[in-house]
Amino acid sequence: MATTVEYRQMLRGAALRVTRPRVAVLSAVHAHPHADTESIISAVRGDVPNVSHQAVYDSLRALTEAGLVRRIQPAGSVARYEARVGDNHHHIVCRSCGTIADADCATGEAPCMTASDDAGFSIDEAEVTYWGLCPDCTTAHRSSSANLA
Amino acid sequence: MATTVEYRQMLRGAALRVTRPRVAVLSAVHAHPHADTESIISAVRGDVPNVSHQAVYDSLRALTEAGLVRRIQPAGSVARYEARVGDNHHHIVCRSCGTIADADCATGEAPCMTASDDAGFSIDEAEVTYWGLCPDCTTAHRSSSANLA
DNA sequence: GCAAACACTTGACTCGTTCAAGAAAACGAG
DNA sequence: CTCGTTTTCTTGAACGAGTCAAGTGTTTGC
Repeated sequence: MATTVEYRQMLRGAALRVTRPRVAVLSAVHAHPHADTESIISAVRGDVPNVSHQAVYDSLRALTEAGLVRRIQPAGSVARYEARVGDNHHHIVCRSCGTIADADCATGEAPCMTASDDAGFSIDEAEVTYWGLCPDCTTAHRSSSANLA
Repeated sequence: MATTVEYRQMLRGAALRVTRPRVAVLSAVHAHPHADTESIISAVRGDVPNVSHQAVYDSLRALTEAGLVRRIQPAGSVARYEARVGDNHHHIVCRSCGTIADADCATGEAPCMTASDDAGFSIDEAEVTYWGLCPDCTTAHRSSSANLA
């Protein structure tokens, strides 16, 4: 967890103006990985009570474009943000409760990064999403199945 | 491209009632891979002029749950549907125009299907999305860059 | 054919996100 | 430090994909 000063430096380093909302948004994304916009707005309002939701949307866009945060959006989910950028990591999404966890790619350094047939596209990223059940939902599902036995 | 009779059989086989909207939706998804709901509604109305959008939404859901079609939704896109199901194929999405192409996984049979650290999840699917520029947009981008030289 | 179950129509509505216009804040130049 | 320009924030409205709900119509097993 970085300090306010460090967040300000990150913004400057990305050629972004330093504003209270932006610092608070950057901080919130670091503190709450995979949070959706609504949660981030709540968190930001802890620091800056009356920020408009629009300011948060704008900040998130600016931070995403600058590469300071990453936007993820599994199918059927609203947009979520995380501060872990610049590495090759992927996500595991729970089909039941929507919880997201990080996962490094099994085969290491950009393995499934190349499609066998790229259809003429110039590919710059391979995004992997694992779908399944989180530990809690696995347990819950098991006990409800057990009732049938 | 299958016949109407075959689509009806597919529905029966999936324990779904055979209705005109469903046959038309199934046919439309086969005819227009990666089409969004709006396009499918238009296509379906070629066969059944006054279908409600709700009937198409309902049909798509039923077909998806029955495994006759697959729903895909790259980040920032609306839902899209395809009839190619039951194989391990992935998608290449153009960042510029949104076009989607199919791609088989490079390493063959479910290779990057296992995360190195599954965080305790029971994973049942690994979805890969390749991002880049389609041939057309690559060309367009190149010529606009050329103007700067 | 009949009845029960299921699907479709119609129309309203939700909710995440974006648009637009004006007020406020950040920051480089002087 | 102050100014002026540029960018960002506030406010409030709007959009669009998708869902909900009540009632009518169709399909299908018997």
